[in-house]
Amino acid sequence: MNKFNEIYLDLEAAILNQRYKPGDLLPSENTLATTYNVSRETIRKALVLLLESGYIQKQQGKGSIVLDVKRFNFPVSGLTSYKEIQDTQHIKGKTILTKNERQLMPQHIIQQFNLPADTQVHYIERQRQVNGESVILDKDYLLTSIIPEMPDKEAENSLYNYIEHTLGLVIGYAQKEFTVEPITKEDKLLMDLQNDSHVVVVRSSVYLEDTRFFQYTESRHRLDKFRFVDFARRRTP
Amino acid sequence: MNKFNEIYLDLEAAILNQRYKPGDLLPSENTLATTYNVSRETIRKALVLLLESGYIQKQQGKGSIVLDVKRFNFPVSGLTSYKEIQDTQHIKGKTILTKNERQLMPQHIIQQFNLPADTQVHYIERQRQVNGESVILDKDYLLTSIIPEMPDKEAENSLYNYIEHTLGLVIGYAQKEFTVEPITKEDKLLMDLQNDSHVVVVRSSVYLEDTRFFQYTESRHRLDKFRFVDFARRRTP
DNA sequence: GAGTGGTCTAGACCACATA
DNA sequence: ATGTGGTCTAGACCACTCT
Repeated sequence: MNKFNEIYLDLEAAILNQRYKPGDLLPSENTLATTYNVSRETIRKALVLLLESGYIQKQQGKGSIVLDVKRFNFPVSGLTSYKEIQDTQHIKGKTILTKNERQLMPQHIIQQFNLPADTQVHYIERQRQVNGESVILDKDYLLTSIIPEMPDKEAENSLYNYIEHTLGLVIGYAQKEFTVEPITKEDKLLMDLQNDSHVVVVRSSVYLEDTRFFQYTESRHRLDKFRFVDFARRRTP
Repeated sequence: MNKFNEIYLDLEAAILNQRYKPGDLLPSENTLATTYNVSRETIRKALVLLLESGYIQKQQGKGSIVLDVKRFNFPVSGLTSYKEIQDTQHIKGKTILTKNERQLMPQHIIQQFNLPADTQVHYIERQRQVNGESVILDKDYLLTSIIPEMPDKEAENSLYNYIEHTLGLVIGYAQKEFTVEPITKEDKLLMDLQNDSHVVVVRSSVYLEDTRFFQYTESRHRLDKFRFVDFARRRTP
């Protein structure tokens, strides 16, 4: 592991353990450099990670101020799977695999990404239940050219765990789009919608680290169960 | 301006102008270092900015690959004001200032942020119109202790322009929360809702660079006009 | 003036991809 | 073997804050 990553994790733990409390200043970069026995630039790389995660705010001439991270509860932003969020948030839910079959990629996605017309995918459909209610419906399209097999067990457990650990692929980045759309007959069938007329739709295109497109996902959320939290830094436009 | 920022803007322009096309490799870091006459670490800082903005993907041993920046997928993520989005997207809209008055910060926000009970704010309420329809309702609470005056003209134009350029304050970061909630009587009054029962609510807490809290915003969007796009990189949880 | 973070350098060694 | 990006260093100078 990198030095700066180690230091980042160490400082993160110290902040989460309240060894550094909100409003406190971290030790100066020079101090940290000597205590960790690394150069100052390495410390600065660790601090950038803390900065991006919203743990600290830096001020020239002053120091690195610890922010109140408790308020930033749900880091649902970024590229994290449902299973992973569930684990880190200690939500107990249930996933029901309703479909796992090979088919051709739907036409509109073919066009959007300029894929060959005969692109084959694993189509995976899953209901996410919380307190016995189906509140999320996930539809995943995974290229069979990159992911040859998709066992039911893995689809039910964690897709990303299977892709990264079993297959050894490295996930790189994704583009996500959030909209609110009228419900379909399928939603009505597969989700426990009360009298809702709409659902939140999150569409993601996911790429490997080598820039190969490999997954398209449509995640449909019941309105009252949808919440998205983001930490943003100002960058003058 | 920094060297690495200049280089970032230069490379960004080159990508947007298609001098480097999607799939192309950027010149190597060493090449860039010599052509820009800077050290390699400086080039690397510029590349980090391109990376975070989703312009490139780096691969060890290979190079920096230019990604397909779908221009219409404008990044509404981050910390950018409505006016700024409007400008960069060339949307022609109209803002109607419906309220601009001093009052006390509402009780629930006082509690949430541990503010003094008598915290005074400018309460600003604005309708955002597109094609003559009120589709967004913005409610802003700005601490008078930090922003003493709030002229109507500035409130109607751009809050952030006024805060940053006229007052010389530096905006730092924000926490945002997206939910979908039932409409209120006020929504019904101030927005052109057809038969909608819900609106998207974006609540933001905005802080200055020196970590002072100065703004709370509630932005209410008509469902069919809401769209949020995000670029995310994988960070193993 | 002393201490802080912000930028930048020139060089080193490593891990990885490609030929 | 060569070239690529990834990490790390030791030092320098600058801009800023605070006393």
